[in-house]
Amino acid sequence: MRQIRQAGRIAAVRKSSLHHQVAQDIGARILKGEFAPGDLLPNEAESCRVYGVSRTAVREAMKMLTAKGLIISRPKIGSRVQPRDSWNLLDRDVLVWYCAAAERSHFLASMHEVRGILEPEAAALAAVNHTSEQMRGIDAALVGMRDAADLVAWNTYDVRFHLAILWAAGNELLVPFGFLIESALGTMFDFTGRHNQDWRKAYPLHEAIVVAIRKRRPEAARKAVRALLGDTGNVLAQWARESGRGKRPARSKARR
Amino acid sequence: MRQIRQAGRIAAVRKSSLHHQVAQDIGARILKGEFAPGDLLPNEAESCRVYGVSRTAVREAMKMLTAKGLIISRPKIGSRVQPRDSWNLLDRDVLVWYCAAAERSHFLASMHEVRGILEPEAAALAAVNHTSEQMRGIDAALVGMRDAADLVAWNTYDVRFHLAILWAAGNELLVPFGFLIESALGTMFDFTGRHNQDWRKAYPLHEAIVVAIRKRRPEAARKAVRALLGDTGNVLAQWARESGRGKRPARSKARR
DNA sequence: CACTGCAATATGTATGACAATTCACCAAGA
DNA sequence: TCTTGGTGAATTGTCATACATATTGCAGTG
Repeated sequence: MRQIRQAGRIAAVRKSSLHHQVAQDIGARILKGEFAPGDLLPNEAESCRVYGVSRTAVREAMKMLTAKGLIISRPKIGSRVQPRDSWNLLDRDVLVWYCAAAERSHFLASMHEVRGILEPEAAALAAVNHTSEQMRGIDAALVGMRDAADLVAWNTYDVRFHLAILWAAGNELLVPFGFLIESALGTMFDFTGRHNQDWRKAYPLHEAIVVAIRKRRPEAARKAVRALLGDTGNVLAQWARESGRGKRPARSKARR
Repeated sequence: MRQIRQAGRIAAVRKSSLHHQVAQDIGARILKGEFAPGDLLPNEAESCRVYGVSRTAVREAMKMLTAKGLIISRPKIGSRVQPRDSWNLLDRDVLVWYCAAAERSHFLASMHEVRGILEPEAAALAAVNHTSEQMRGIDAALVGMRDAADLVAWNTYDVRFHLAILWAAGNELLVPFGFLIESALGTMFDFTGRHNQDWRKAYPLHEAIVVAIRKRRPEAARKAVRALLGDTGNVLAQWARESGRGKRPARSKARR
């Protein structure tokens, strides 16, 4: 695939189309603070030069960023970075850029806070509203976790598990939070790295959630999710402490 | 401003650029179900013809829709509508289209459910985390509500009030929900229409929230918001009943 | 000093051409 | 007949260029 010619800018983004690559790069740089809110981006001609692409590609990239609330373009002015409040932090791409840019522990803390708000209630709703098909989805994910051979497989089904619960809650507006969960668990995964001896400990906690949902007991489901998230929170706090002291959380000892 | 030439398609969208208008129209039609998930949109040449614009404009519109997760384009295939799960329902535009397309009462019910999950916790967080500047913002909004002369002004500050609390919660990931609130209250406003004799009744409920936050009492703040949302919920239920019986909620009598 | 108009500049739009991708059909061989 | 391989066509992806439009700021004029 023909990558962007000019040397420096885009590093290893080898996926998809040019405008997508340009959008990725500029978006990431905005989230990284390289372009601050209120700043003017280089004009389109300049960007064409820098990225070595046509104006069409640059403009389509701009339109994507505009749709995500990151910038606003006006004739004669240029493209200006919007204030942070109008960024769609829940957009899949924006979230990824944010998570790559922000400090890891801070990002995970915010994420965990939101999960602590949403997921217990989502589980409670799921306990009330779930259909049999949705219940099957949850079960399948749980089975996947039970049979997971390694951490990678476990994480895959873990994500699927939480998504299935959101889905079963029966409120479409909750579904977009799947992005959050996906990103959170993905980052967690990067974070934990290779201390893979104890990732199974969380299984009973997940199982308890499923039982509560199946029996249609919202309050029990809420509590079960809180228990799970409390456990995760402990892990995060542990990491935060360790990475605060030492360089990196080289080998964190135990999950709790 | 030169509007789109061809007669039918775009009705009264007289704002901004061509690609924006095209995106608006196609986006709205997708949300309306006119193009179902999995369907192929008309190809770009066709759209150029239909909307009477150049391919540039159409393509930039497509890129905006792609960024919102509504469609995906591939060579030789065309642009296909993505499954509902990957729609960014929390995107400002998508939410507006959704709200215009879905049945009003259903939409408001979902919205209210999500608010019921988020806002009490946001208020509790705000009670703990708020800075003095953020507190001033909340106060200002409350004052605006108190002094509002008409329903329009009241609603403006009402939105600002809830946004200020989200902001004060100190979690960036909560801010995008401002879009939700904005849209919710906007639709509510359309919904209530003109029975404007009693919109002041909710003022004390708002005031209670502010007091709790200022005193840094998270539990009290949580309860206060629940009280307010409970009130709103009653209004919604009332409307649902009335519009269920009669044609439209022509003149709903009282807020509670 | 204030107002009007013009020029400069950036994005917005149009057009036409070619590249890249992949589906669908058709033909050749087992 | 079924499979396999190639070839063509349809559609988006990208490029280049030109012109339109909007906004700013300056300059000229009353």
